[in-house]
Parts: sequence; structure tokens; C-alpha cells
Amino acid sequence: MLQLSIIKEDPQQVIDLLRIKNFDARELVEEIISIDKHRRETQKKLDEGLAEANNIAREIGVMFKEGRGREAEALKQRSAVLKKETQELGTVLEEAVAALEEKLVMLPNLPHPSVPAGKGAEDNELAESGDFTVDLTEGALPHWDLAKKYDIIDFDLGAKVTGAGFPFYKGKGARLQRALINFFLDEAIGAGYVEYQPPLFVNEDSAFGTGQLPDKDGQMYLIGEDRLYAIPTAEVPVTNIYRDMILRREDLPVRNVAYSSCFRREAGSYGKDVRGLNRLHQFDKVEIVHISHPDRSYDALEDMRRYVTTLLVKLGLPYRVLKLCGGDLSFTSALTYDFEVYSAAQQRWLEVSSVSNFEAFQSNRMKLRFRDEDGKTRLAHTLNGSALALPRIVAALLENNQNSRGIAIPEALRSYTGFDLIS
RNA sequence: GGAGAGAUGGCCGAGUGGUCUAAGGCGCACGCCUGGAGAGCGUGUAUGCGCCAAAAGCGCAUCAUGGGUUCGAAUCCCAUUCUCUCCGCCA
Repeated sequence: MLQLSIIKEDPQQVIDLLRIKNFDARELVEEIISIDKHRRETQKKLDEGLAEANNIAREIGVMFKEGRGREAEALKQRSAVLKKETQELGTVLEEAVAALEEKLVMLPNLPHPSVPAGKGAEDNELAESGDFTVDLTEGALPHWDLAKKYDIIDFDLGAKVTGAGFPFYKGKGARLQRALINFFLDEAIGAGYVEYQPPLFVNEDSAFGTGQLPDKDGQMYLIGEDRLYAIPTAEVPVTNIYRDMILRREDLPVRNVAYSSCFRREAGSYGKDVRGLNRLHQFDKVEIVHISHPDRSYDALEDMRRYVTTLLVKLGLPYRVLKLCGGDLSFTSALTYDFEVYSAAQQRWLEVSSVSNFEAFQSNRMKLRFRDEDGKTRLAHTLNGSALALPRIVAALLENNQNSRGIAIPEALRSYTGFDLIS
């Protein structure tokens, strides 16, 4: 949620910046400013009414104490009128606050000035390209065929037991999953991250805090009976740890890592994008979350980018890094790097990680603050990134490492898998 | 799931209808004292919103959350959430 103060200070700049995200904010900005004016006027009237009522109550107290209880009648009547007025004003204020928030949450985060303009994926800027040549093996198979050939992932079984997009991993496939999770966690811990194992379900406040609600309602699985949401990413619980908190300066930066299963309904997806491991309803991911001083959040973003790069290098995967253009940037993000690995057999790039700086957008919703040197509270900046998401890494490993004998396990993973070949 | 007890500031903890503008203590910050430190003494120490160009200041709200009773609620009533104890169930 954008800070009201930013909108009020320079509405035109907000409109101009959101245009980079292909978002026409003119109407919303105008409405927000006018609702806010109404809100403040109402608050002022209400406060005055309450102040008078407080004074009357105090006076009546004094009268009773001095045995002049009968004189209080007139004041009681005035108080009754005030009560009615303040109750009405309270309702008006509540409605104004709700209306304001309803409009505010509709505005996407402002893009960082360096974000290139553009409509979609084709306009993303190549930030970095790994130093790899991709050799297309003759007769290379896509991972869904390899999964079947080596009997390591069973999509049909998942469909039988649960539904499409809920595969079983089996034998060396299951072991590979476990190896990757441990590898990613150990790497993160080695880089100084603190490991968390979060709940897989969150309440409504948490889903709102990181921006899944109201924008992505319908993309999450909801346990209706208990009003809990299955997490679409560990970002949600791990960032919400800090909801409604004022951190001390020395608590920053926060650098957390968490492994979790992730659950996504993926309503509206179709075609080649959902084949095999490309898009699942349940998948595993190791997520890194930073909470940073606003002055240093872009340094943190670059740190995260370097860190994710080292993982891909260690796994020997052909990768590239894209800086997302305005049109491809998510609702909540100010700047995002996407990491893609090349899938030789599918002959396409697969997104395996997305590293973003949300600046104060999530913090403002969550009331995540810290105390600055001057003693004032300020909103912290939040960032997160996948490090990494398993399915597409597995897909890329299977496809890129296949040879006549089987699928070679990268050196870095062998101590985790306990085998060096899937055959 | 059943029964009971509870939730007060950064922390502990007092507070059963009006002066609560929340006692007291701890912690923290600053000052005095000291050769220095400690002890001691003094002062200060929440968050959000509004008024104000801003600061100062003032007002409003907040004693788990949401309602209610009352001229007036931390205090009384109702609901919810969470914590603890006992019982039941259970990996």
C-alpha cells in the first residue's frame, strides 16, 4: 500500500511513475485526495465533540462529589446530544477510512526510476548472462518424459490421489528434492541467513500484510472452516513475523531463509506453461527475506542477486538475469530481477527465481517500522527472493544434464543425494 | 472437544465506576555527583490520527480484539482471539 503522504505530496509524480507500470492512476489519486480531505474534516469534528463530552463527564464527576448531583441534569442532556452526534460522526469517519483504504490498496507500488518502460516479457532488460553454451544433446527429452523414463516423478499418481499439479516424487526423484532443499538451506545459512520453518497456513491479516489480499484472492487455497490461507510462498509467514512491530536499529538488516511447500491455485493457467513441472499447485521453495533500512535496501537487493547467482553457478545451470520492465513488474514490487535457466529440451527459458525490493509498500500495510537514529519511527523496506524454487530447477537439471547413461548430478549436490547419476 | 483462570506500557506489576493525565519497580536515555566506574539523586522515557508551513504545543483514540451499559469504563455486561491449569483425544 502506497503511503498517503507520498500521494499528497506529489500526486503528479505518482501518476507519472505508475504510467511506467501501464497503470492509469489519475482517477484513483484524485479520489484518494478528496476522500482524505473529507476524512480529516470528519476527524476534526469528531475530536471536538469527544473533547466536549469528556469535559462534561469530568464536570459531572465533580458535581456528584460535591453533592450537587441535581445540577448535573442539564449537562447530562447535553452529553446525550453529543453522544448521538459523535456516534454518527464516528460512523462517517469509519466509512471514510475504509473507503480511503479501499482506494489506496488499488494503487500498485511505484517502480524504481531505473525500471525500463515496456508492456510485457519481451521488454525486460537483460541484466546479466551466465557464461554458458548450451549443447543440445541428440534426442534430448523434456523432463516429463525423463521423469517417466527413470520413474522419479509420477504426475498421474498425483492426479489420481489429489489432482493435476500435485505430483509424487519417487525414489531418486524424492531424494533429489530433499538434496536440493538441504543444499539451498545450507548455502543460505553459510551466507549468514537465519533459518525459519514457518507455518504453512496463515490468517487473513498476514495474507493482507504481504499483499496477497486483496489483489490475489482466489489464487490461494482457503481452508474455509478455519479461515486460513495455504501459503503461496514462505515470504508470507516469514515477512509477517514483523507485522505491527517497531524494530530497533540494531535489529536491521534482517536476513531470513525458509524452506516451505507452496500452494497456488494458478487459476487461468493453460497450455505448455503448465506441462510437467513448469507450473504446479504444490511445490517446494527456499525463500530469502530481507528487512532493510530504507537507505540500504538497494544494496540488499544487489546482495540477494549475487547470492542467487552463486547458487545457479554451483549447480552449473545456464542462466540469465532480467530486470523486469514496468509492464511485467508485479503489483507490489518496485524493482525485480528474474532469474531464468535455459531448458535445452523445451528450448525455452524457465523462471527459477524472482528477487524483488518492495520498498515500504508491504511495510506500510504491515506497519513494519524501525526506530531511526533521531528516535523517529520509519517504515522499513522489505525484500525477498527465491533461492530457489525446486520444480524448474529440477526440470532444468534433468533436461540439461541428460546423457546416454542417465542424468548426471552436479558436483555440488552429490554429498546431498548420495548418488551421482539417475539411471 | 469439556471445565476453570487469565490477558494492563520495552519488561514486571498495582489498579473492582469519576482526580487513571495508569501507582510502584526494572530497563533505557540525559544530567548532577565521581579521578573513573558503581551507588545515590534528578529529569525524561508508548503508538496512531487530527489541528499547525513546521517545531513546540494542544486535542482525540488506544489497558488482547470487537460490540454494549453509563453523564463517565482498565474496572460492569456480551462475543471473539490468545495464554495457562485440569479432563478427554492424539503423533
